Amino acid sequence: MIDPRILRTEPSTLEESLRRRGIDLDVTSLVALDERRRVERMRAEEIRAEQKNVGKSVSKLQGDERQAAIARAGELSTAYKEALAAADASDAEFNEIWVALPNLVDETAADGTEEEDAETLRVWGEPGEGDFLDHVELGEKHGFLDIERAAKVSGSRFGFLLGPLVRLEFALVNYALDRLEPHGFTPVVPPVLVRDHALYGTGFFPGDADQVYSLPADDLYLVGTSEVSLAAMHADEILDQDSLPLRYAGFSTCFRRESGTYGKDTRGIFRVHQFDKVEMFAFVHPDTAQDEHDFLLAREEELVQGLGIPYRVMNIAAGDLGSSAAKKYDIEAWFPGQGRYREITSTSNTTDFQSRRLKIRFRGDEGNQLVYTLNGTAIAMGRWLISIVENYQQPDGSIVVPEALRPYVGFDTIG
RNA sequence: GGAGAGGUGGCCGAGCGGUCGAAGGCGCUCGCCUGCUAAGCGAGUAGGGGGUUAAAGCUCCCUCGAGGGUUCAAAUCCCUCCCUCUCCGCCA
Repeated sequence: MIDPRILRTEPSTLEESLRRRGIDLDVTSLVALDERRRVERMRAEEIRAEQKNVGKSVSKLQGDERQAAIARAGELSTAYKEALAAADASDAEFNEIWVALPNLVDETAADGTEEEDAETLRVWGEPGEGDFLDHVELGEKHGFLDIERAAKVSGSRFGFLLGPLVRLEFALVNYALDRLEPHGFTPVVPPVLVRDHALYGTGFFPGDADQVYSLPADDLYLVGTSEVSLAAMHADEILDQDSLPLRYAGFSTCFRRESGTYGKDTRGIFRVHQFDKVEMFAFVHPDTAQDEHDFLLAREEELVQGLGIPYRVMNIAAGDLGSSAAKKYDIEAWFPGQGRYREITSTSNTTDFQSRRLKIRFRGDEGNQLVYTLNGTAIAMGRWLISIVENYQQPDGSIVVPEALRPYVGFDTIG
């Protein structure tokens, strides 16, 4: 959620941000609505103040005077209820619009509204030459991936990972944690079932509610990323400034409905309903948020480079940002089976968008301030496994294990 | 699943219809004192929102788990829900 005060101080900034996201919204009428709700709130509070004053005098008065005061307070009580209802209605009207607004876009986010509008910041490594099998073919050859049986059990967009692929997954998790913990990331296994406030707080509700699995019998939701649980972990807290930056590396299974993606990335486990992920999450002082964003990106590049996988870094276009992000960098790895670069990590600076809703503050020099939150993928399973087996396949069809992972998996080649 | 206890400010903990946004303690901040990594003394110290202000400040409203209700008036009474803890049962 954006600070509503921007409507009074610099509505043009909001207008510009919405324009860059390609959202058509009448800011002028929002300013008027904000004005109206404050006037109505003020009116209600004035009546309430008088009611309280009269009410307080009751206990000191006797006889007729007392009766008159009670009667007067009764009138004011009624008037207050009406005024309050009016103010609440205006607030509700305003909030419905306001909570749906995406975060203010950082001025350095790339222009445009499409995925293709992302700006390429740098390219690392060289895609290999020659004919490549894709991960599904490799999976069949080596027996480490079973999509068909997964469909029998669970439908489309699921997979059974088997044998060496499972070893690779756990190796990747340990590889990531070993490289993040020295940087102050506390490993966390968070809840993956959360209440709706965690999803509102992180900006997935109301906008992306159709992407989230829900368990209506228990009013719980399955997270699409541990970002949700990690962000909400410190909700309603006032942190010590000395504790910042507060960094976590959350490992969790992620669940995504992938609604509206019919026919897109249907092959293999590139886009599935369930995968495991190590996610970085940071609570920081506002002044260090930009640096932290670069820091998270550096951690991601370190992890990808450590595996020797070719990639490029993208500055995502304003109109392609998620609702909570002010700026986002994606790392796209080279996928030989697809012959192109595809997203394998994503790191966002969500500024105070999540902390405002979740009420996460710190005791600062100028009183309590909202922290800034940032998130970034460390390792995301399906895609990282694919990029490894595809990039490391040999002419004879075998797969070499990246050197950095060998201490963890216990073998050097698959097949 | 059954039985009970409880949710108050950064923490602990009183209050159980008006004088309570809330005693007391701890912690923290500032000042004083003290010749020593301590003690003592004084002051301050919840959050959110509105109005006014250059700012400081002043002022009003809301918040004692959440949401409703009763009442002129609720932390205090009633209802619903959530959460925590203890015991029993079941169980990875």
